[in-house]
Amino acid sequence: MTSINRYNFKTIEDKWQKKWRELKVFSSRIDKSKKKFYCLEMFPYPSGKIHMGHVRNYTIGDVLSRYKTLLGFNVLHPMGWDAFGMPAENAARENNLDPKNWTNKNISTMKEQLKRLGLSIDWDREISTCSEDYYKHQQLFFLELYEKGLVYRKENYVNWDPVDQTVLANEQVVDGKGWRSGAVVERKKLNQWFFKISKFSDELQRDLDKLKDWPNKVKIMQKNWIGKSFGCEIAFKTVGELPVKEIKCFTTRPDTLFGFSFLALSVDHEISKYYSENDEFQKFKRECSKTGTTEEAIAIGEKIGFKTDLEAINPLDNSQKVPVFFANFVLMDYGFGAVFGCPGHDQRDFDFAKKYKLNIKTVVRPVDESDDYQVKKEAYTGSGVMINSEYLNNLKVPEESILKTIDILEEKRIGKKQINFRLKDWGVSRQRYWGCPIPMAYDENENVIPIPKKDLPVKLPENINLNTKGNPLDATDEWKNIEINGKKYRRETDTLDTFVCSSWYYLRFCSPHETSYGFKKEEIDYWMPVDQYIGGVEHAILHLLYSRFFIKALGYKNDEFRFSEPFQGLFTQGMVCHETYKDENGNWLSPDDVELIENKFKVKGNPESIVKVGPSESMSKSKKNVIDPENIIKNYGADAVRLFILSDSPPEKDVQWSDQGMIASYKFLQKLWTLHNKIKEKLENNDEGDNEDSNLEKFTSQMVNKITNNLENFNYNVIIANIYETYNFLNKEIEKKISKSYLKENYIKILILFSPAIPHYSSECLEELGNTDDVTWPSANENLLIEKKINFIIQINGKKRAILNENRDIDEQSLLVKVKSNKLTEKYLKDKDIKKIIYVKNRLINILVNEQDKN
RNA sequence: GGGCGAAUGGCGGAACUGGUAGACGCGUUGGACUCAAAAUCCAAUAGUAGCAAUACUGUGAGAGUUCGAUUCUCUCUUUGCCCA
Repeated sequence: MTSINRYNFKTIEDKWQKKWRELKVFSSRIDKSKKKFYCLEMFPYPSGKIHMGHVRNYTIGDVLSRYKTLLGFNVLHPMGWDAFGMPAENAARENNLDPKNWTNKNISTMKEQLKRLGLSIDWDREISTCSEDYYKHQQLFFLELYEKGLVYRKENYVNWDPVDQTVLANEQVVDGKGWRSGAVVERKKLNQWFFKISKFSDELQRDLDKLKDWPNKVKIMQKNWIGKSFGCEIAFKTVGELPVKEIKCFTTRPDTLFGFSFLALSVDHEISKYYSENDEFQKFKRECSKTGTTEEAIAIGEKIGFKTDLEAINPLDNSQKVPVFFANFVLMDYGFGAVFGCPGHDQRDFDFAKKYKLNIKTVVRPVDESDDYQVKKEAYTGSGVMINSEYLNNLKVPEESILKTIDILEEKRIGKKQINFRLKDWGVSRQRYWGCPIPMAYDENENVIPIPKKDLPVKLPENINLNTKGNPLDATDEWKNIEINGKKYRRETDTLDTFVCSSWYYLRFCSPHETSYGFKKEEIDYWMPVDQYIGGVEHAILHLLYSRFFIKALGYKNDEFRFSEPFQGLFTQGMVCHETYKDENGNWLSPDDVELIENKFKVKGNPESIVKVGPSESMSKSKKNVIDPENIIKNYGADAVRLFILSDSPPEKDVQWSDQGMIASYKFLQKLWTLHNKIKEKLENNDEGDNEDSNLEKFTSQMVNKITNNLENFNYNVIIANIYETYNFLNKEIEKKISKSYLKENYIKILILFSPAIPHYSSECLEELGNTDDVTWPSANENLLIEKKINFIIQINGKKRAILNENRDIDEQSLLVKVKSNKLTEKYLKDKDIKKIIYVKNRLINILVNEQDKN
């Protein structure tokens, strides 16, 4: 017995990673003779260690990058760090550390971990958003957008997180709670900086059509988020004791105007000034501030109102006067902060009308109801026909009714057509230390002055006390108080939302070392746009929308900038999931804490214990259902991890972590290595001779086609199946007599096909065969893909009865003769009339016969 | 409540443009090796009936289009995600 040559992943992976690093194999530079390919995965937040989600994300990107490189593309595949953000500040506060040190330490740990995955990353382009070299450019962009009128400051209600003491964007409020702290969000009025994303609403929506290689799902989400709605602005005449003659509303349902029963105003509507002395109103206003500002909070929360002294007149029926309320479900930044209520056909209005005992009039009936239909328990919001609306009666809702009503209102000069967007401007101020300082200042009269460009960057002060209430920057007088041209100013102490940092990082990767500006025109003109962007679907709206906005904002009033979209292609990968475990007291248990005894989970070392197994959920620290990639890589090697993480599910779907699956991948590489050694031995000892009916070349050609196809379509799980198939085939095939050169030529092709998925292994095997340079993606021998014999499916009355292996291009008649004489099929045709024959060339024949009664 | 998607063996999943359903992996079962176990190797594995050849059933449920439907259309059920 010869000693078994084990595959030693440790030495082999170390060897190749070192080699790639030293030879700078993945460094990229402009080469206009080659087509470029910019592959980008969403960069990570340096939270401490990488998690399985990162492993999956970056493996997918790596497979693609390596494949594109083999195809001859000039590939840009960079990596960086989304390094600003609250966890650093929180961790630093709790442990009395410096956020910068904390972050940089995490970065170096995670960088090492990523390197151990063997990713084809050009580390020379590494960037970190918390470094001055990065954020100074961001500050300049801020000033540029300010100059272009795309940045402004306004006092606004914000979602205030009382625990984190910061403002949250609407999308950071989940179920009325802060997404990080979980605290119930309050409404608070604050002066904030805004990016005028709404200026591009229409463009952001329209350009979605250009994004052919984006998942439809994401485009639809963005479209809904932007929320273009078509409606009408209506001016209501008012009567009452206040000096107010008219109130403007925006509505998407002007057709329901005859069902008008009240007018609702935001508490911030200008009319509120008449109630500033009214205690009851002030109390009501405080009550309203308890409801969050999200649409969801408003929809779920109880609808409350405060009746004014005004009445509004229905413009279509002057005899109708209805009360005017302040109501908590009307927001100042939607429409004009005023809506008309039609309780019959809007659930919110219905709830409100019920509560305040207001008239509910039905003006739309479902198609299959009669004209005396009446809304009862809930509002009717579906389609139908107009009723009880005088000259609008019988119009089809909504396709005719809305447009027709708008025409009438325009004719009567009561209203006018209007387009409204749901998308609101992006509030970028955060009351936080660990972020990019906003390069602005104020004089003693609160007048705004931009920090002169020559004074950039505005550096974050170091060594400051984080244990202050609110923003630590606000407490640092030395930093805050400055002089510009001899005059005294106070700095803006808010920092930018970290989403700003990630809205342009893909540009920075093109010229990461450029000092004078955020990017170099020549570089972005070559590399941009990103050809394939890969990341989690959780960023489908915010990050992607903000990035799209940023590109449009940079291009605004700038003819030099020729990009309208940052990401040509988008791929959203699924999450990595694991079962959850709890002990009998309901405490989460980590997979390391449990063991399987006789098919039942027990707490490790305690066979008497009970473990409740919960559903498989995305890995999260809070549920403790995490598997640490570092240990896995240490135990099984990077290629095995890559193999597993790709194998079990399509990359766009969630994948179930499975220890058994992981081990199987590891074992498979051992088997593959054994096979490799068998082949090597054959290549060393075999004579050059004839091939004994070997199908190797044909098989290889088929595999080239299959794997290429699957790579192009992101069917990475199927590629792994193809690799297994190839193993199974080769393992049998090499028992045959095969000539040296024939075997070697095909085997090398196969190893190259493997290399995007398992690069260390493939490189090692290729090197052992003396093939290292000039590796390019193999092509199929098309001639061999044409089968001479084909398995014809023989159907009788549509039912498969046999498979006949016959010559390609056999004609219908000859095939029919064969079928008639075949012992499997003759019995079905005997004594029967053939009614019809369907013959699909080189595929099947379906013979339709008369069914006969069985006696 | 609205939008989008999904449903295939015990499990994860394959199936080109409507043409052999279940590739590949896990698990399970049997066998080989071993004093024994692990590891490894070989074989079987959708269900039902049969020693077998084979037959029938089968891609969430029901209908429809078609010579033929996992694939297309409609209705329903369950479920996921996003928005409300």
